[in-house]
Amino acid sequence: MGRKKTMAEGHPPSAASGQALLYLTDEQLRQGIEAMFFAYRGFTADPDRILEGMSYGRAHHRALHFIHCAPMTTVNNLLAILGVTKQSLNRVLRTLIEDGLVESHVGRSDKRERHLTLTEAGQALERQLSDAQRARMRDAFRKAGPEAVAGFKTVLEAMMDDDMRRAYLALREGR
Amino acid sequence: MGRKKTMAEGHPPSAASGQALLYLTDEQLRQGIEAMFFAYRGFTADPDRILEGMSYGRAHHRALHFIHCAPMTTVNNLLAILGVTKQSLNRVLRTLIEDGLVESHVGRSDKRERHLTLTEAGQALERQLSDAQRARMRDAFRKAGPEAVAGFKTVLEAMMDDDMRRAYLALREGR
DNA sequence: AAAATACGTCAGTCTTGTTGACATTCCAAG
DNA sequence: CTTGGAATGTCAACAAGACTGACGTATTTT
Repeated sequence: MGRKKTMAEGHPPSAASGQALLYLTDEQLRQGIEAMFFAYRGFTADPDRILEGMSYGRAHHRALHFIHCAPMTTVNNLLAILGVTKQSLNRVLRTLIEDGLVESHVGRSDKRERHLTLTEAGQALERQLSDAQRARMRDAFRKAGPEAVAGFKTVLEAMMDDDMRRAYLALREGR
Repeated sequence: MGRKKTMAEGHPPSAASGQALLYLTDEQLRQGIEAMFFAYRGFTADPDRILEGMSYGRAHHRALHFIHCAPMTTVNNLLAILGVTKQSLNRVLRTLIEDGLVESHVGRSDKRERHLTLTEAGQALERQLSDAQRARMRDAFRKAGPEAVAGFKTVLEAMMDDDMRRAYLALREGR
């Protein structure tokens, strides 16, 4: 029922005269939703394969990734980026520290803070995971071409919650 | 170390003379990875909020979504699309059936198969979840514009595993 | 001195995924 | 007709990864 144009939207405010916003039909939006679902599976598939068998999982990958990108970041900082509870992060971090992949340094100005870095071994695993994930991303980007990549990033950025967009843009500035 | 152009790639086979494939640098690829991570969080946030408090979760949402898109689909079919074990799907499906959101119909030609449909109540919940998710997707699409949306879909499709791409394209044909 | 912050930890729960084993029902081939 | 295999369902056990709540400790801020 009513598969046509439920749209619930205002009219195209600008000069969208002719065929007008075909990409905003419910059908197009559903395609986008399914594309996200299937693509995210591919996105995580390679690192997941590498990690299975080790006693690590996706949560460890995420921690390694962001510690790599922002060395000497604090636990609180990581908490905000990952969007999990400190208990959940702590479990992951504890094993990574025990296994010698991550080091925790007491803050010099504020001694309550712990600053996190990757050890050599941590960098090695991060690189292995990152290589696999970047390889897939690179193939996808190459197949799609530069304009598609620009559009891809534009849409994803628009899809984020405000907090996450801030975190995302902050990371880009920090490099 | 080597943050510049590890590239490991062949040369641009075509006429990429001047600045050549800037969008394939490791830095650009990392941005893409982080964009996927943060965007996926936004993508699932609204349905998750709706479902919290009910005794349902993301797995129930996914089942409802695909049963809605392909009514009378079989359990095996759904299994392949969702990529989980039958035990895992069965737990979800059982509660949905018990609660009267999904109906299971014995196949007419092959009576081993169960064909799944949404009840009125199931359609209502699916619509509620779908509306929220489409609203976010619509906003993102509208902000980004049609060309960006096309690029978005192109990249996501290229990022899928082959199996998932087939499933994705098959769903589009079925409507 | 008191309050707030940053961190860690213990304990318990929930969702969602996994294996393995087993029963049932049914189709189709021998 | 019998039997093998496919599709389904179910029981049990388990693990990862998220959650809440409570508590403790060191440190900084007010």
